[in-house]
Amino acid sequence: MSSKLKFPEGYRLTKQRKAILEILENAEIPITAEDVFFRLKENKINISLSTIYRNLEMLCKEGLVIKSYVMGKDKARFALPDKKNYLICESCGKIVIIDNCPFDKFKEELKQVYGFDITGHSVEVYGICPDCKS
Amino acid sequence: MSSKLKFPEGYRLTKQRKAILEILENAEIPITAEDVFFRLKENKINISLSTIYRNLEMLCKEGLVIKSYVMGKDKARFALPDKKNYLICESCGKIVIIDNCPFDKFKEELKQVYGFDITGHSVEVYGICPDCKS
DNA sequence: TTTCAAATGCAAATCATTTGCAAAAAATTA
DNA sequence: TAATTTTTTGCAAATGATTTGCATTTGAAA
Ligand SMILES: [Mn+2]
Ligand SMILES: [Mn+2]
Ligand SMILES: [Zn+2]
Ligand SMILES: [Zn+2]
Repeated sequence: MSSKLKFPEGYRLTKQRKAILEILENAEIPITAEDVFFRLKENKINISLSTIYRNLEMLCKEGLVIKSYVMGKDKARFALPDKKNYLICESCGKIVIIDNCPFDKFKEELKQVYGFDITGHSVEVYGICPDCKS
Repeated sequence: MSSKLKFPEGYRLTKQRKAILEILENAEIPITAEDVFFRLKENKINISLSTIYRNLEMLCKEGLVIKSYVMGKDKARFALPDKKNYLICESCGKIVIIDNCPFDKFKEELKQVYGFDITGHSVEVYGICPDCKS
């Protein structure tokens, strides 16, 4: 697990934080705080849910983690920034990450039209996955 | 308030539902259930919060309304589908709707690459608004 | 090591959202 | 229109994800 992440200044690198980040690095898609909790437990690492929530919040504030809500679900999800754009199947709920999100190409256009300096974006695309079509 | 909306079959067109839809039609950006509640109250229309939640859920299920979460806020937001793509200022929180979302152009590309039949999408773009830059 | 602010775990609190149920209102029928 | 049927509403209570208080532990600086 070679963590390519630069841990934010001013925070202590605790074993809990290392473990939470490792779970997020290994996750394929955005996951809930509870998902993190149980995946840690599978690895014999017991961290309290409140510690997980506190650290996920911190990591979001520092920009290492993105928080989002998946359509139809009521719990917040967390993921590394490269997993913030995804397709979701309206039939089975499957999530597929969009790599090289085409939306990046529109940063400049958006800046021109709306005057914002764009720093990021997240996209949720709804549809029907190949499995559910057949 | 000429409601261009076709009210879904199988539901009764109550005065509460008309009023809630009118608030959403007049809203500039996605708003919370509580926002709906207080805007109705300003118009001397008292509808219980639970009725608002129940109807917003129904309208979402029927596709007339889109539910989303704005970055950094903890309450669900609701809007008509033409307001589901927006820019948000990371500094002041201002939200600006994106008209003619450029993402539409990528439906076909996404279908080719991921095999999904695309039915919709929502985009949240983060940035700094013109006011906050100066 | 010693020191001490920061972080954790646990239990309790919060609060956005959901739900049960009796009363009210919409659609249907006569 | 009036009666009938079914849906919807309002209110209060419950739920459950997330947050918080506080005593204890721990990371890292000196
Ligand atoms: Mn909250
Ligand atoms: Mn819930
Ligand atoms: Zn599917
Ligand atoms: Zn701003």
